[in-house]
Amino acid sequence: MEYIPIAIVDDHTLMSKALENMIMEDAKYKVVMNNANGEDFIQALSNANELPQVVLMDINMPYKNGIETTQWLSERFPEIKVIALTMEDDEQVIIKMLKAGAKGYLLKDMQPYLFFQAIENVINKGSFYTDFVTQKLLKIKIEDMKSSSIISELKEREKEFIKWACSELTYKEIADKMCLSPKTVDGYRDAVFIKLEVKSRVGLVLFALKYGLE
Amino acid sequence: MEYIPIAIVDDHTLMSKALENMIMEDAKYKVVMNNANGEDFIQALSNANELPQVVLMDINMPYKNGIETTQWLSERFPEIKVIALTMEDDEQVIIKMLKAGAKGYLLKDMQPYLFFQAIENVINKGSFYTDFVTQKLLKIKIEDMKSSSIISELKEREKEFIKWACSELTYKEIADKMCLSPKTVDGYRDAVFIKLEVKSRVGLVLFALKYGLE
DNA sequence: TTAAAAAACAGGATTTTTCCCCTTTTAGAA
DNA sequence: TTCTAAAAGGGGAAAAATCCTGTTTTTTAA
Repeated sequence: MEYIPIAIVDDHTLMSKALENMIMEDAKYKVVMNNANGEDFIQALSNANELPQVVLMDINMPYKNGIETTQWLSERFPEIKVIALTMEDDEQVIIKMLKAGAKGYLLKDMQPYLFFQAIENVINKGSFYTDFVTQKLLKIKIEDMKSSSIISELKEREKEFIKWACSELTYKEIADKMCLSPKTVDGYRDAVFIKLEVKSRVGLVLFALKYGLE
Repeated sequence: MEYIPIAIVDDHTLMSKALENMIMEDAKYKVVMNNANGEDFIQALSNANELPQVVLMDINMPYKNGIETTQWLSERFPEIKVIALTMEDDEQVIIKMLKAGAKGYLLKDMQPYLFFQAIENVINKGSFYTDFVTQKLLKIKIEDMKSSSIISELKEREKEFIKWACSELTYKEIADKMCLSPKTVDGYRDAVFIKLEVKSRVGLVLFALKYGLE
């Protein structure tokens, strides 16, 4: 193969066009596909006469986001390597993207030389992880482990109760909404208070909003 | 002048380099400066032998962000037009940026042809506002006007009470913290409930967190 | 089928919150 | 100085929340 075929999936049209131009400057690479979202990309892939070897995938996109698209791609075209290329530096998002099958995770503020290095590494070694990603993953381990373990031990019905608790409804009204006796709701509250280590409904709401449980 | 000198200020190095390449393809434009943050840009500007006519300014940057940098630039070099080029679509941020003196506001997902049109408009007509920005500003007028007027009628002591209410402290404990009688705190609560149009402390906390009062 | 676990429910007491309507004190303007 | 508005404080009661200690029902697994 005389060049490496690359696909770009990014709804930031201006950026993706500019990126395509930059890549095309090096004859070693060729942008064979450039789509604005996962939906378009998947559609275009079935009609493509040349499959990309590497896909540069944004995460926040309309119709089909980067995580879903990567998941789809990993199942059907495992030989195509996905590199996440995004501004998203949220730990949870990074994890989801890597779980979906991304072989690399690049932030858009990186140096261009590192960018080409990433493409080479993904092709030759199978993956490319920057120190940044490593740091982030480490951070999750030491910082968010507690809260995520707390959240994971919540039962479905308890999570539902938490959502209702993040409102101006009284417990009696919440019981109605959940089709339960007020006393059962009392029980949920007691259990959730203990699990989340809070002392009042306000503490519960504060926790829920901090960790997106609302 | 045989070309339009342009400056790029963006910490997303990969993107800004790619953007620079794209702009350079048209001999009508020339990227004379490319800096990763406001601090660097201001520094470089004082040593520059050619001033840019248009500055493409990102907002979220380390050291000196786009809003501060635009403010600085508007005061000292009012002839240099700033176009915000960012992913930030938060209403408040748009307002701040326009207040700081930006003549245009572009999102990075725009079409390239519109991008060049924006540069031309800013130079020839002085400004360029997309429908998007207009929509957003309109939205603020009709949606956020209420909440901001609500917030503005809160007294200092009431705002302080709200901060304390966003905790697991009881009102008695809050009274201690604020060096007031519990009954006075009762009064603050009643007043705040009416102003914020909430029915319970949970509603108060929800409002405070939504509008950053906590 | 049966024992164990989880979910639902309950009585009752205390504390906290919420909601009235009211008085005193303080600060600032006329 | 005096009037007035704002801030601070209060009594009392109803509603809601919290915290116990239980029981009954349903699910699950052996």
